[in-house]
Amino acid sequence: MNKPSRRSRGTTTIEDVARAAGVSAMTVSRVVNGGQNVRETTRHAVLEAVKKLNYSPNTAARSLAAGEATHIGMLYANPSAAYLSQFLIGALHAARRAGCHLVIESCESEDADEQAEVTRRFATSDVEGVVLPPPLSESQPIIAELAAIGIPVVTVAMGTPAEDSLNVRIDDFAAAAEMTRYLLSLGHRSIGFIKGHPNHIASHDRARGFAAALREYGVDPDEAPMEQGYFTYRSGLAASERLLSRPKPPTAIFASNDDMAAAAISVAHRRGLTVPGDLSVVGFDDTSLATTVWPELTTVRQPISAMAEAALELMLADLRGRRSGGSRHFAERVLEHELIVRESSSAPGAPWVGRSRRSRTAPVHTADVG
Amino acid sequence: MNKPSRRSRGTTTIEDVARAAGVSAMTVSRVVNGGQNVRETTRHAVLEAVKKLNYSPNTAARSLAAGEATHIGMLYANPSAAYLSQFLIGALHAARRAGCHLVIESCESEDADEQAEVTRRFATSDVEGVVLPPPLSESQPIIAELAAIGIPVVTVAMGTPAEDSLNVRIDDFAAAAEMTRYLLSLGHRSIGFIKGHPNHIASHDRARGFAAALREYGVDPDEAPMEQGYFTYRSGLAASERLLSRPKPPTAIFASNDDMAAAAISVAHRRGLTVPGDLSVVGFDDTSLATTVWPELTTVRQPISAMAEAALELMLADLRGRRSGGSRHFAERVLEHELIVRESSSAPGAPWVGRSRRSRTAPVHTADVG
DNA sequence: ACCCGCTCCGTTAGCGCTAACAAGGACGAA
DNA sequence: TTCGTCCTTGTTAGCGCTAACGGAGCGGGT
Repeated sequence: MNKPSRRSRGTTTIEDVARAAGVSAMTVSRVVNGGQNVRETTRHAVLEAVKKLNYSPNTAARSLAAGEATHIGMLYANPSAAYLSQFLIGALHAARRAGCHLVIESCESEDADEQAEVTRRFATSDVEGVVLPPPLSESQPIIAELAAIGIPVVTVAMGTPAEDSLNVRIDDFAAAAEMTRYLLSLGHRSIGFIKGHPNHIASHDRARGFAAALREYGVDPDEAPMEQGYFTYRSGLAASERLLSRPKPPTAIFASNDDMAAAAISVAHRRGLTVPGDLSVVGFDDTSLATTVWPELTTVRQPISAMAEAALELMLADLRGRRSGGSRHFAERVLEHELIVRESSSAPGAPWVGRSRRSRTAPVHTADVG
Repeated sequence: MNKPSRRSRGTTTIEDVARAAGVSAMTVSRVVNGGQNVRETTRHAVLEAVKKLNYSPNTAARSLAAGEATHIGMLYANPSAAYLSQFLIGALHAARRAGCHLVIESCESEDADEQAEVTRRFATSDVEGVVLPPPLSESQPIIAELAAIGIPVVTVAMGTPAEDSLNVRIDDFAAAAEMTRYLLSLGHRSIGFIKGHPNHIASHDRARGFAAALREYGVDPDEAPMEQGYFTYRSGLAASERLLSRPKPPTAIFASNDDMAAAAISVAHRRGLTVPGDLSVVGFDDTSLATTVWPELTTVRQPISAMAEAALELMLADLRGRRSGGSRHFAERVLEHELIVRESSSAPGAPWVGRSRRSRTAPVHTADVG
C-alpha cells in the first residue's frame, strides 16, 4: 500500500522525468538548466523524456531551492500608456522565462526628496533589483538612492549612461539622422524640428542626429527652424503653431516623439493644410498613437518590448554574478531601431492621392475625411 | 559547532519569527494567513514579532508547500494601449499580493479556429486560469475552448455574462445614462450618439442607457441622431462627419469611447467649430487619450486597474474553491464608475472662455490654438 | 466518572527542486 | 603500476513554508 503523497496534483515532476530517462533527478536538473558536463547520449535521453512527458519545471520550487532572485522591481512614471504597456509585455515575458516576479510601482512626483523616499520604501520592501524605464531612467535622486541601498539598477533608454551601470537603449543619434536623411531624400530642405524634453539626454541625441544629417546634405542646421517641445501633445501644439507661423514655414516637421507629431498634424489640419500634401510630419517611437491618428505617422520604431526583456536579462545576469561572488560586470546593450514609413510623409508639394509607397497597409477603413 | 545552513541569505524566515514570538512556525503561518483558531494574545505576539523583524513570507516556498496556483494567464488582443497598461498594472498588483505569476499572451487573430488554437496552446502550457479582458471577453471561440479544457475563466467588462461564469464589469447602462443626463441638464436636446462595436454587448448597454436617459427628459430616442462606430479613431471620424453633415447637426456628441470622441473633436476643428463652444463632445473610458487631446475630454472613468485586481481575486478564489473540493461558486462583480467632467463639454452655444467649471485643472500650458 | 466535541497549538512530513559533496570511471603523466 | 585530474553521475540535505494530524485542555451533557 503506497501512501499517496500529501497532495498529488497531476503535474509531472523532475522525478517522473528522471525515471523515464533512467537517470537521477539531478541529471535532469543539469540538462534542463543548460547542463554542463553531461554526456551527449544522456542529454538526449533526458530531453526525449522531457518532451514525452511534457515536463516543465516548477518555478516556485526552483527559486526556493536555488535561492534565486524572485522579485524584480520596476519603477515608472507616466510614460505614454503605449510605451508602458509595451514595456510591461516585454518585461513579463522575460520574467516568465526566468521564473521571477515583476513588481511595479509608480513614482509620479518630480520632487527629489519625495522620489528618494518612494524609492527607499520600494527598494527595501522585497525586490532584489530595479529596472528604470524612461523617464525615471534619467532621475538622479532615484539612481543615487538605489546605489546607496546597494541594489542593482538597469536603466532603459537613457542617453549616455554612466560607465559603471547597466543600460539598454537604442542609438537615438543614428535613428534621428536616418529619419532626417529620409526627409532630405524626399526633397525637403526646410525641415522644422520639435525638440524633446531638455532633461532627457535622448532629446539632445536626437537633435544632434538631425543636425548631423542636415550637414551631410549641405544644409546649415543653425538655419533650420527648431522649436522646444516637452514630449507632450500640448507642447507639440504650441511648437507646431510657432513653426507654421513663421514667414517661411517648413515643408516638413520632424517631431521628437509621436505625441508631438500627432499635435503637428492636428495644427496643420486646423490651418487647412493637408498632410502630407502640404506638410510632411514624422514622429519618433512608433507608439500606438502613430497608427491611431490619420494619416498614420512615419516614425522610428523602438523595440520597446525587446528593450524590456534585455533589461531584465541584464538584471538577472548581474544578480547571478553577484551571488556567485564574482565582481560586477557592467554592460550596455544597444538594440536596433527601425524606420517605419507610413502615410504622413511625402515629397514636398506632392499630391497625396495616388502616391504608392512601401507602407504596411493601405487605409481600408472608411473615413478619409479631410 | 553549528553548521550554517546551505545558503543563508540574510532574509528572516518564519522560524525566526516563531522563535521571537515564542511559538511554533505553524502558529506564525496561521496568523499570517488570516489565521483562525488562534488566541488573541498569541496573535498579537506573533504580529509584534513580524513587525519587529520586518518579516515577509517567501512566496516561492508558500506556493510550493501549499500547492497553490502559481500561474494565471491573461489573453489579450489589441485593446487600446492605455487600457492594457492600466489593466496590467492592476493585475500585477493583485498577482504580487497573491504571490502568483502573471502570464500574458496576445491573440490578434479574428478567426475562430485560430483563436481556439492559440487558446489551446496557451492554456495547456502552464496556466491554471485565464483572465479575459475586452475585447476577448466577448470571444465565444476562446471561452468555449477554455471551458472544454476545463480551465476557469474570468471575463472582464463583458456586457451580460452567462450565469455560470466569473465576470467583472461596470454598469455600462447606468454610466451612459448618467452621462446623457449630464448633457441634458446642460441644456442639450439634440445629442448625437456614436455607437460602439456591435459585437460588444457593452456597446448595446451604452446605447440603451443613452436612450433611457433621453426618455426621462421627454426626448424621443428614435429621433436622436445616431451613427454606427467601431471603437476606432477612424470609425469615429466617419461617424462624426456624418453627424455634423446632417441638415440639423447636434449640439453635442456622445461617443461610446474616448478614441471616437477624440476623432469627433478633430472633425469639429477641421470644420471650424470650437469645442465645447459650438459642439460639446464627451467620451467613455477615460483612457489617457482623454487628457492628451485638447480640450480634455469629459468622459466616464472605468476603474480599469481595480477591475483587473478584482478579476484576479475572483480567479484565485475560484481556484481555491476547486482545490478544496467545494463546488464552484459563480460570481459577478460590478464596480463603480465615475463621471469625469473636463473641458470638452458645456451648455449649448456657451462661449468657451470664462466658463468656470468643476474640472480638475485649468489649462496651464500654452497652445490654445484653434 | 465518562464521553464527546470544541478550541488552540505543536509535530511530522513533505511540496519540487538544486548546492554541495562524493563516488566511480577514464585517461594521461610519472 | 600509481597517482592525480577531469568528466560524469548519484546521494544527501535542505530551501521556507504549510496540510494533515494528533494531543492537550476545557466545558457540558448523561
